[in-house]
Amino acid sequence: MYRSHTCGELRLTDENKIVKLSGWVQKIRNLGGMTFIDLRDRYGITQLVLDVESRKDLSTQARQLGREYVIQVTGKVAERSNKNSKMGTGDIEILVDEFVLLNPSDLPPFTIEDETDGGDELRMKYRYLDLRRNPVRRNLELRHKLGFEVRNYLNKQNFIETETPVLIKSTPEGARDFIVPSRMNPGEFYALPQSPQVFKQLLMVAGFDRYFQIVKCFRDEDLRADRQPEFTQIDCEMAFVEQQDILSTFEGMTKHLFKTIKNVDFDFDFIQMTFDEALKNYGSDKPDLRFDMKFVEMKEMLGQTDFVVFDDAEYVGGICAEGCAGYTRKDLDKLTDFVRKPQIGAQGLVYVKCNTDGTFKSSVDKFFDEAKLAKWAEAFGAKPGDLLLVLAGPTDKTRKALCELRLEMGNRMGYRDKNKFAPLWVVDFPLLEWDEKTNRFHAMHHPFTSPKKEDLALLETEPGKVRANAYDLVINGVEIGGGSIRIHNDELQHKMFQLLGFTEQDAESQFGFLMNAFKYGAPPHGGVAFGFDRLTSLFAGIDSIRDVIAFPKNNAGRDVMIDSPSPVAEDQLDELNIELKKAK
RNA sequence: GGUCUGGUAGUUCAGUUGGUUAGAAUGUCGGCCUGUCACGCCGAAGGUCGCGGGUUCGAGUCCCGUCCAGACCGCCA
Repeated sequence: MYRSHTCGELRLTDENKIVKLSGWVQKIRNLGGMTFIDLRDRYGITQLVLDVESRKDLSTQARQLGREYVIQVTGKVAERSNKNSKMGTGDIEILVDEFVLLNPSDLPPFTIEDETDGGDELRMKYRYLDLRRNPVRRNLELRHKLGFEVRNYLNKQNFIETETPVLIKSTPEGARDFIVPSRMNPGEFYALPQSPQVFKQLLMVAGFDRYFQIVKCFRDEDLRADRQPEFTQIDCEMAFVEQQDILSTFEGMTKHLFKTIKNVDFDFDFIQMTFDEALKNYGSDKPDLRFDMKFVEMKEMLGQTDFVVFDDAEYVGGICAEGCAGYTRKDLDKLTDFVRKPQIGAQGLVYVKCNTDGTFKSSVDKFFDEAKLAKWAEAFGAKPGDLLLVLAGPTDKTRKALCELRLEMGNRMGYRDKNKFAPLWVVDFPLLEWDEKTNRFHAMHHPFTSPKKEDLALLETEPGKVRANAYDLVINGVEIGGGSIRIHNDELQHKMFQLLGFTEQDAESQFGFLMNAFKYGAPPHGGVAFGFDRLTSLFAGIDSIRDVIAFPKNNAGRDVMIDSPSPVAEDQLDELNIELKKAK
C-alpha cells in the first residue's frame, strides 16, 4: 500500500493516527535542528516534520531530497504548534517515522507553483510538469465537471451518446480537411471530420431522435488563442423539432451548467437578437452584452454637412462612453491610433466631449456648432460628462471598427468582468454569403441549413436575402455554440447544392448518400454544436482555450512537447504510395 | 499569405546615444540556524546576449536575412 490518505485530507480530527502518504516534494525548509517538507499530490499539501534530536538518520536522509522527488512517508498526525490558516491541512503535520524514496527527480526547469516562474514556451515543452500546477489542473477538473454535467443533463433529456467515425470523407465545403492516406486503397484518402454533421443527420433518419456526443473535430486552418486544429464539440441533434424547441433545450442545458458549476442563476429567457439587429447595434454577430453602449447611427440626422469625411461616408455612427469626457488629448490620441491600426482599419476618430458645464468640445468644432453637437448628444442619450466617439466610412467596415472600439472602451471602463455572464441567442442568420473570390455563394452555416419558409421564394430571385433557420449562442462576445434546422427533403437539398455551385454530379458523388437517405422518410430535424473548449475557458475566466486542454498545440499547430508533426520514414511513404514534392 | 511584439544566467527580466570585466531577482549548490510555511543569514557557481551575415576602430544595442515563441488580420460552413 502506497498511501492511507491523500495529501489534502488530514485534519485535526485525525490527530494521533498513524498514516502513510505518497507524493512529490514541493519544498524543503531546513532550519538546522528541524526540517519541514511540503508533500504534494493532486489533493493538496501536507507538512512533514523531522526533528534532528529524535531521528538524526531521517534528517540526514531528508537533506538529500530535492524538489519533485517522489517519496512515501509513514508517521503520526500531530497538531501544529504554529498553525497555517491558508492551508486546508494547516492545523496538522506528520511526525515522520519512516520514509522511502520512490523516485528522484531532475531539477525541474521551472517552479511547480501557482505563480510559476516559467514562460509559456517552457511550460508547453514540459506540459506534464505544468499540469502538476494547481491552476492548470483546476482548469482540467473544471472541464471534467462540465463534461460530466453535460452528459448528466442530456441523458435525463433522453439523448443517446453515439460515436461517429473519425476516418471519413473529404468534402470541398467549409474549412480545409486534415487528410489521412489509405494504405489499402492506394491514391485515396480519408478526411478527419470538421464535425460529425452528416452522421448526426443520418442518425436522425435512423430514428435515434436525440443524439449527442462530446467529440473531437478537426479543421486545418490558421490558429488563434481560441482556435486549435483539433478541438472538442458538444455535438447534438434532435428530430421532430422546430428552432424554438432546440433553443429551449440548450438554453436549459446552459442554465443547468451555470447553476451546477458556477452557481449562477439565469432566471430569465435568453434574449433572441436577429443577426441584422446585432450588426446594426453592435457591429458583430457575437455582441458582448455585459454592457450596453449601443451604436447610434447618425447619417440621417446629419443630412448634408460641410464636413467632407461625413458627407462622403456611407455610414456614420458612434458610441457614447459614459463619464469619459475627462479623457485627455493623450487618451484620445491613443484611441485614434487604436482605430487606425490596420487590423481595425478606420481612417480616423471624431470625438465630442459633453462637458459637465453643459458645453461641448469636439474634434470637429470647425464644422459643427454647439447647437448641432447638442443635437448629437441628445441622439446618443448623452449626459454631461459623457464622451461621444464617432467613426465614418463604408458600412460593414466601419461597423466592425466601431465594434472593436466599443469592446476597447468596455475594457477600459471595466465593463468586461469575467465573473459576469451575458448570454443571448443570435438568430435569423443569412443562408448564403457571396464570395467575391470565387464569384459564387457559399453557405454561411453549412449546406444542410434550411431556409426560412417565408423566404423560400427569394431563393430564385435574391438568394443573398434569404434568412436561415440558424442560430448561435453567444456569451460575453464569444460564440459558444451554433446550429440550425436542417433540410430534410432531397429536392430542397439538391436546390441548395445547385445554388452553391455544385454540379449535379459533384453533389451526387459527395453527398448522394445523404440525399438518398432523405428519400427514406427523413424526419424534420435540427441541432446545435457547442465549442466545449471555449465553454470551459469561459467558465474558467480565461481567454485562451490552450489552458483548458491537457496537451494543446501552439499557434503553428505544433505540439512542442512531442515535437509533432514530424517527417515519416521513406518506407511508410512507400507503403502509402506517397511521393513527397521537393521542399521549395 | 500579411502586420505587430518578443528571444540576454536554469527561470523571469533590466541593460542609457554603439564604448571598461553584461546586471537584478529567483532558482541551484555549500555553510550556519529547533517552529518554518515566499523561512532567515553568509558565501559560491552559473552567459554561444536565438542563429547567420553586414555597417563600425568598437555591436547585447544599428541594418539585412533566418529560426523560434506569442497576438492579430486574411482564413476558420
